[in-house]
Formats: sequence, structure tokens, C-alpha cells
Amino acid sequence: MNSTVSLINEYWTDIYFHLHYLHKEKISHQVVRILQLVDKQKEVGVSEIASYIQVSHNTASEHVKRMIEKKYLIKTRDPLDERKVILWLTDFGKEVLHRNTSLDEEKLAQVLNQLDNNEKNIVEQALKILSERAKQCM
Amino acid sequence: MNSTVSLINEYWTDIYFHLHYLHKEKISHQVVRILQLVDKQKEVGVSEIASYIQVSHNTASEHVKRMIEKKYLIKTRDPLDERKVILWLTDFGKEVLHRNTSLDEEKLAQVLNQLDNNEKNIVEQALKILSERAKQCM
DNA sequence: TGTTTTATATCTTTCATTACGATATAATCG
DNA sequence: CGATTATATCGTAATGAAAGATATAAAACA
Repeated sequence: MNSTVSLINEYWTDIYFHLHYLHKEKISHQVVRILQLVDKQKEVGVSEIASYIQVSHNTASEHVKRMIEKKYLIKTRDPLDERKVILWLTDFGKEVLHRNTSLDEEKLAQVLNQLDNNEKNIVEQALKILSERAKQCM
Repeated sequence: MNSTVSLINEYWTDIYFHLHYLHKEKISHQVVRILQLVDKQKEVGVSEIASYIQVSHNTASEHVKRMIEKKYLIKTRDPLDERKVILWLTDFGKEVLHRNTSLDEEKLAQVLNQLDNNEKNIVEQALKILSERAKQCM
């Protein structure tokens, strides 16, 4: 079982290595993680970021400031509690996040084109299963 | 077809978001990419790094210096051409790379445990297919 | 209503990182 | 031997990341 896990991780990292985008932007790991959090979770504010990337509130607030300056994020306030910030990805932010975490769509399409229908189904099914179960149990 | 690609990317990023390690180290994106390159490709030296992350040779050399100081890498020379550097991951470097690019093995094991044998097979097959084809055609 | 708490924001300071151009060194090629 | 290639180092500059201290403004509480 442990060996299955390692094997899957090796496949996982190989896939990413060969199919990721050749990203140009100079971007820090922290900033990518903040983009991921805002993308995948609802109603993310400054304190959610602080606890997620384990920094103080003021540092998180500065990250947000810089990311808004760079047009990655926009900021609104929670209408039910005007103290609370709610962050949103801009289209540009989504693009940057995509280029830094997704698989290159052209490369992926090229790989998928080489698969027969059965293999293509297996791939789609497998990732669907993993993503659904991961969401459920984490 | 394009929608299959987007769908797979959404599954892909969801899986990573929910199953990655809660990494603590402050590490830059560039450094992670260098670790990936040294891990996945043979005989990586300073100039390979420079062209991979698109910086000048001197900058690449400085990256290598810092990464050796941090004990991520060790440096040897190509016996056939003593000008050329060949880089290797240390155990610590492998560990850092793992924590920053792989899925958390405990979380992954937990998810896999919820699958029946058929589903487990599909997952293993699918990632194997993708990684093999990605290696072949890139 | 007045006080406290909560959620952010800003200011200052410090340190590390990233990058480049210029220059240096050392091995190999012709 | 001179040219080329691969890497290293130096000086310098810009930026980023982080924390502590302090400030503000909204909400909760007594």
C-alpha cells in the first residue's frame, strides 16, 4: 500500500514535470498558495490567508496589498460584517494561477490524443474519483 | 476535447489543493523548479538551469551556490569534461522537493483506502498512462 | 451608550533573495 | 597557443518577506 502511494506520487510528479507550463513570471511560492486558496475556497479574507500560510496578520495583509497592486486580486467587504475582507481572483489572477499550477492545455491535449477511448475514459474517471474523494475527506 | 482538458485540469488542481503537504519552508518557486529539474533530468549543470528557468548564467550559478549552502544539492564535475558541473539532490533536497511537489502520503493513503479495488486500479493505471505518454512525447 | 473585541491596515525596520553586468578562471578545442 | 565554453565571483540594485508596534473601524457585549 505504501508502495502504491509512492508510485502514484512518482507518476504525479512526472506528469507535472513534463506537462506544466513554461511559466515566465517571477512569482513566489507563497503568492501561488494564496491564489490557490482564494480559488478553491469560499470567502477567503486576510486572516484565512494568515493561518493558511502561517504568517502574522500584518504580513498576510501586506501580501494582499501587493497582490492587489499586481492585479491578481480584488477586495470586497462582507456585507454582513464590514470588518471582514473577501478576496476574489481577477481574470489575470486566474491566468497566473493557471499557468503556475495547471497542466499545459496544449501538451495535455497532445497526450490525450494519443490515447484510445478506453484509456481516455480511465484517465478522466481516475482524476474525477481522486478529486471527489479528496474534497470529501479533507 | 477542449472541455475534457479543462475538466482534467480542474480535477488536477483540486487534487493537489486538498492533498498537498502543509509545507513550512520558505522556498521560492525558482528553487522548487531547479529541484524538479535536477530530480527528473540527467546530468543537469548550471547552463541547463539557466535555460530552464530563463535567467543568465551568473544568476543560475548563484542559485546553485545558495542551494548548495542550504544542503539541497551537491556538485560534482563531469569526468569527461571538467568544466561541466553535474548536480545531485541530497537526501534533504529530495525531502524538500517531495514536500513541495508531491501529494501528502498520509492523505493520499487515506483517500486510496476509501476506494474499492477496481477504483484503485483505475487510478493507478490512469496516472501510469499519463506519465508514460507525457515522458514519451515531450 | 460606552467598552472590548475582532478584522484589517499601515509604518518602520531588518534580512534574504533575485537578478544582471562585468570580470575572472580554468578546461577544452582547433 | 589562441579561442571558446562552462562556471564562478564581485559589485550593485530592486524587491520581497517577515515581524512588532500602532492605528482604525466595525461589531459584540455589558
